[in-house]
Amino acid sequence: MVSSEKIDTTEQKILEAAKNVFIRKGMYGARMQEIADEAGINKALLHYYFRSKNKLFEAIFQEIFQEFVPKAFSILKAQIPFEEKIRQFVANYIDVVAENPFMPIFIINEINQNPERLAHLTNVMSAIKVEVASDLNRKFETGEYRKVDPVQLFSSVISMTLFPFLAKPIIQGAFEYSDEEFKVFLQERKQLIPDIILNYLKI
Amino acid sequence: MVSSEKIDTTEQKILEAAKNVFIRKGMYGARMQEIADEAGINKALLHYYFRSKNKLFEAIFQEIFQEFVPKAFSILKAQIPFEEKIRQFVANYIDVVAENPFMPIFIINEINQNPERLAHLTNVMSAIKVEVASDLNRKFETGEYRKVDPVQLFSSVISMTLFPFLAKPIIQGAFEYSDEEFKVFLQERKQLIPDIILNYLKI
DNA sequence: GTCTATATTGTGATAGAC
DNA sequence: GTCTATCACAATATAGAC
Repeated sequence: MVSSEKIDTTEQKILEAAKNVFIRKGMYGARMQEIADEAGINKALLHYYFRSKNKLFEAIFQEIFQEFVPKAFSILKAQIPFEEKIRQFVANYIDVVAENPFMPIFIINEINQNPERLAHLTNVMSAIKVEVASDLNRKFETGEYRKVDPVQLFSSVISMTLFPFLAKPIIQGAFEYSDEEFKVFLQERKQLIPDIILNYLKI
Repeated sequence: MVSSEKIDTTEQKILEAAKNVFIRKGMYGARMQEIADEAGINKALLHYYFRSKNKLFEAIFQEIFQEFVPKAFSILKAQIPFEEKIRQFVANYIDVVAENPFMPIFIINEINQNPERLAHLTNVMSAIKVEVASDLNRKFETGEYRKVDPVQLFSSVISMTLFPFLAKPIIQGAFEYSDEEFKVFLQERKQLIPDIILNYLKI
């Protein structure tokens, strides 16, 4: 219990509340009043700690990137067999996002509206590209895998993993899945996505 | 030139402008002033033709669904071999969305914010599920394909096809793709996605 | 630091002349 | 039908007491 030391300082309460509201509603949809309510304070205090809504938002966005992105991508750097890496990455990614289901649409929206925010991400991503590329190249040289563009492959894995979260209401609505059935649907993908990808790579 | 008859009526100009602005900014982010500017008129006229912002938005949303969704999904009903169907679907979908790149994120956002809007979509989607399911079942019974959940499969195809549009700035930023390189990236997926999927299905 | 009260600005919507 | 001017309200931001 050492980790959550002093999470009850006002600034922390604001950051926590703002994170929830911004992720649910986005920069445009979020209201300072709602953030204040969720933090159990009033609007004036928000401006006392962070000069403006925009400043608060940028602080949140930074925090999310430093916390969420590494958590989702860390496994790719592990020293384990490539197939295991893919399986663990997908399974871990699904679990992490399942706990933060609004995160993907939030990140995609805010980056689409303001691509400069990407600055935080490029280093992480290009490191991943190098990592995946070298893994794939090793396997190609031993004749195990076919030659494949690492970016195309990585994009395909991410697509299949993340998209169902973005389209959750569409999938649930269109195929009449209950919340429980949708959870099962997600869990099944931990097996299916690596199967699809590895099946394509081999030979 | 018969098709574009009377596209210059004020109502048409409003609808066109509103479509552009709403798709770019979403219901929350869009401003009536911006729509008026883009239509070359003033705000008052917007309210004359459509009582409120919300009414205008719903009109746009309907129009988009009746135009865009069928255009993207029509091929799945064609009487052609399943493999050809997948290839054409992906290629067609990529082309259609490439011409309307903000459409997916718009639809996903608005449905996430108001799932009732899905009403327009469920019929189309469940028809597709039946179609894909019967195709897959035929192939399974002849021993050509493995047994597979049609929803999982369909979701995977859609994911790999649509997600790159949603993540365009991320992909471009992370992998330093120019606009031209990103176009090539998308075109390559017309081949890759069906290859991945069909490779998994066979045996 | 935290509050209440108020200023300021932005935005959807309406009134009324033409 | 189209415009200018204005209203009404919501939301961000600030002033000032405690």
